[in-house]
Parts: sequence; C-alpha cells; structure tokens
Amino acid sequence: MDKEEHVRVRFAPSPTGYFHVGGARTALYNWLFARQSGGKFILRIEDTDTERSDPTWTAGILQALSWLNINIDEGPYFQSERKDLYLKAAEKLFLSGNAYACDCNREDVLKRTEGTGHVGYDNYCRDRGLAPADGRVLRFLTPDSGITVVNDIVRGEVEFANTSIDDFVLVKSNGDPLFVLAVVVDDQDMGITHIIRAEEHLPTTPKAILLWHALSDKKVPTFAHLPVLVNEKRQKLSKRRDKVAVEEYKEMGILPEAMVNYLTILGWSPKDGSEIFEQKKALAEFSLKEVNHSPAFFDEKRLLYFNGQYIRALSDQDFTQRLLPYLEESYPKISRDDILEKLEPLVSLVKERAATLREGVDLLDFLFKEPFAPDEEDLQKVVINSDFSRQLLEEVLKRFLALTPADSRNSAVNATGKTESEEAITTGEKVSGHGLFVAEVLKDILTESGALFDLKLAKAQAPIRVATLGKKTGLPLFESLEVLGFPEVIKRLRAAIEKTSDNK
RNA sequence: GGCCCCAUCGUCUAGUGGCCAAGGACACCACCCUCUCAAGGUGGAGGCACGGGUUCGAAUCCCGUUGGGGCUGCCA
Repeated sequence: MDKEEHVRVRFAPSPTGYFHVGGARTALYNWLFARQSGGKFILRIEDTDTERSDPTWTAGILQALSWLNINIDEGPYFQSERKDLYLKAAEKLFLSGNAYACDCNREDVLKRTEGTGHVGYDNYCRDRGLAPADGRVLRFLTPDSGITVVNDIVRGEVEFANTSIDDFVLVKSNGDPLFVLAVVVDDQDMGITHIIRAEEHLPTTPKAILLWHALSDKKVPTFAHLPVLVNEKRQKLSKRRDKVAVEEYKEMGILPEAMVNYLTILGWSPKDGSEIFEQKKALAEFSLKEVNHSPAFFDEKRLLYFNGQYIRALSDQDFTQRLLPYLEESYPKISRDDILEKLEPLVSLVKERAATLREGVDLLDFLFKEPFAPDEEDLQKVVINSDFSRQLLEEVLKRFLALTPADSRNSAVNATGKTESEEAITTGEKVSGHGLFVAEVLKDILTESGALFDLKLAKAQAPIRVATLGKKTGLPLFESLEVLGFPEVIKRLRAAIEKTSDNK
C-alpha cells in the first residue's frame, strides 16, 4: 500500500434499475481497499442521464449498501447537481482547442461512412469551425497518433492506439453533459486516487485519460478493472435480463454477512485457501493485485451453501432475532410473543435445516398458517392412497387421546404430586396409553402403533406427518407435534381420517 | 467489421518453471448416520481449449488458432 498517498476511491453507480450483485461486489472491493489503506470511500450517483435515472433506484442502492454494511465516508454526490462544473470544463476544452462543435446527426454519419469499413464518427466537423450552439454537440478531438496506456492493477499495462478512438461526444445537443466528461471532472474535483470498477469500462478508459490530461496536470488515478460477473450463459449480468437484485436476496433470507463473504470470494481468494471467513480476514489480506482476471459466474447454489453455514454458526438467540422479522412479515396477525413462544422450542431444529431465513419461515408454517391445509400431492400419496394409513391414524388418535395435554401439566402435577407419565419418563419405562403429550411419549406411541401394522417408524411417521404438519418433509415430527399442541394435533388427525373415508 | 479483455473439473478457485500422475469448495452420485427432510461423515466421478515454440523440465513463459466476453450511443 502506498502510504504517502491519501487513498480516495469512489463507487459510482447509475440509478437506472435494480442494484445487482455485480455492483455490490464492485462497491465491496472499493470499500475493502479504502478501509485497509485508511482512505475514503465515496459514493457518487451518476445520474447525468435524466431520461433513465430515477431516485427510487438511488434509494435502493443506499439501502443495499447499508444492508451489506458497506458504509460511506463521503456522499452521495449527485452528478445531476453538478452540471455547471461539467459545462465549465466543456467550455475550457473548447477554448483550448481540445473540443469542437458538431451538428452531424446519426443518419448523416452513417450515410458518409457506409461501405468505408469505418464504424463510428468520421470527424466530419473537426475543421468546420462551428460555434457551440443549441442543437450542436461538443466533441473531444482525439489525437491522430500515439498510444494511450492504461495502468491497471489487475491487468497490467493496456495499450490503446489513439487512432482507434473516435472523437467522442462530451455535451449533448440539448446541453446536457455526458458521463465521460462528468466522470473525469468529478474524479479530478474529488481527488480520486484509484478507480476500481468493472471491466466493461476498460475500453472507455483511454478516453478518460486523454480528457484528464486536456483538463489538468493532476496525476492520473490508478485503475483496477475487475472481471465482470456473468450469468449461466456467460454474459455480463444485466439488471433487466438476470434476476440478481441485492434486494431479492435480502428478501429470500440471505444473511448480509454471507452475501459479503460470497462476493469477496468471487474473484479473489486468500492465500490459505479458506472460503468462509470473517471480514477482518479480508480486510487484512485482500489485495487488488490478486484479483482474478476472468469473468465469474454468480452461482446462487454456492451462495445458499455459504448462507447455510452462516445460519448454523449463529447462536439460537441470534438466529431467532434474524428470523423474527420474516415471520412477523408473513404472519402480521400473530403477535410477536406468540411467535416467539412457539419458535423457542424449535429454533435449533430450524437453524440446522434452513439454508435461508425464508426457508426457516417455511419450515414453521404448520404452526402459523391459517387455515391449515396439507399439501394435496403429499396427502394423496401417503394418506389417501395408502392401505395402512387410515387404521394407523385411528390407532394413533386413540392413543393420543388417552394422554394428558402438556398444557395441563401443572394441574396434573398439583393433583398427584407427580403424574404417572412423568414417572414413566424419568424411569425410562415405555409409556403406552397414558402419559404427557410430549415428544418422547409421542415417539413411543407411534413406534408401538406402527409395530402393530408391521411398520417401521420411518414408514409409520409419514401419514402422521402429512396429516399434522402438512408435508412429507420438514422438522422432526414429535417435537413439532408437542409445540403444535394437543387440541390442534387431535383436530388435524381427525380431519385426515375424514379424508381417508371420503375416498373409500 | 474494428479495438480491448479473458481461457485449470459443470461452477468458484489453488497453482507465478521442477514439491502437480493438478489440490480445495459448491453442485452431482454412492454409502454411513437417521422418525421425514436437512445437517454431518466417508468415498466417487469430473479439468489445465488446441497447435507450435522456449527449456533438461511447462497448467505455469512466448507466438498463433479457436472459443467466450466487453466496448464500439447525443446510456453508464
């Protein structure tokens, strides 16, 4: 790290759509670089295109950065508020002979260059001496010889022949400045030392460098062009085509720290080969020089794995706090206390299984979703089209009914000092027919009931599970039943038995 | 078309001339564990795009080819 230089980097998104993970990674790498060098991380909103920019998107960017814990030292600056600065620079360029007015339209240029093999502007207005005016654009006069070298931390020195660079537009015919101009003016004005951005900007970099020199003697920033993130077809991620909005991942219950970890690893890896690590490791070891050169596919499956690891590493308390907002959002009519009461005994079981917070919500839906309705397909499969399910359900129902609801545990205890079932549980004796409505007892009952029909527990649990929890897969059955509670379980078992008779 | 970038298992990567008959992770398959599903454990399949050089020796360096991508806009 160059200690003599006061590092200033900027993240400069344009608010023209959802903020996607590619932008997030660029922001993250900028931020990491700023943090580890004690520099400043600046946010600049590039909204010079008034047609396509929208404050809504800006708000989304701000929220996403905050969610990812990428904090901003300066800004956001808005280019739309700095137009005067750009126009002043444009005037300077015109006066110094580095720019000229042009009244060509696209059709004229196309007509002139047709068949010449040249694509792009043909410098037609270079020597016409037009004065700047409404309806005329301002073009930069690029040199006809020489090369421009981009000094890039990731890619080394990249050379561009100046002849390959067209006289590009700086100011639109309606008087609005274009991003090329605005970016250079701002980077100079804001004292940016390192420009870290996606590789798609590499081809426009020589233009920026040429402009930079035409505008001032200041040192050109150091560049770092990051490989782009691509979709499964290996095309650059697009906010229109690919559904990769940061917001969506938050919505589906990705933990921000898992997202940050995954994004960090997407294009860079620490020397020891570890993949899941705390951010302080990245802060200590991240290096732009070590960033990969080739495009990376944003693999959601892998993100999910990372997220699962992060979820499982959470304490039960933390996990509860993370999950709670998602549950409250899904069940606005249920009070927080009621949710917490049911969640508490199951939280570690949920934590162990959920790859996302949204999955955590789904695992618990049998407790909260109204009205309860078992999955139709599963119901058909293991309850209705099963030769033993009806008898088994009835047997289990009968035995459950002989139990004492756990809710009335206290009164039961008060009456006899210690209930029969508790006695049995503590002595390890098998309970059958009598006992408390608790997981261990329920498991014993189902094991015994299944044995009556020559069924192993694995097989016997299926119809009971679908009848009461609604799906073939999910949380461990008996703990779930205990939390669901005696009356509700009885009710659901009866409803399922009803359904088997409907079909017979 | 022109300019530029890129190229190790399906995916993300380790590898910076010998320690590589290429290592790890996700995904996939099998088995174990198991009340379902996960998680976890064990094992398996799977890759240096191709062709020339350079070198005693190349995944690693050079050239070419091929392939992919980006830019080529009065978008950023």
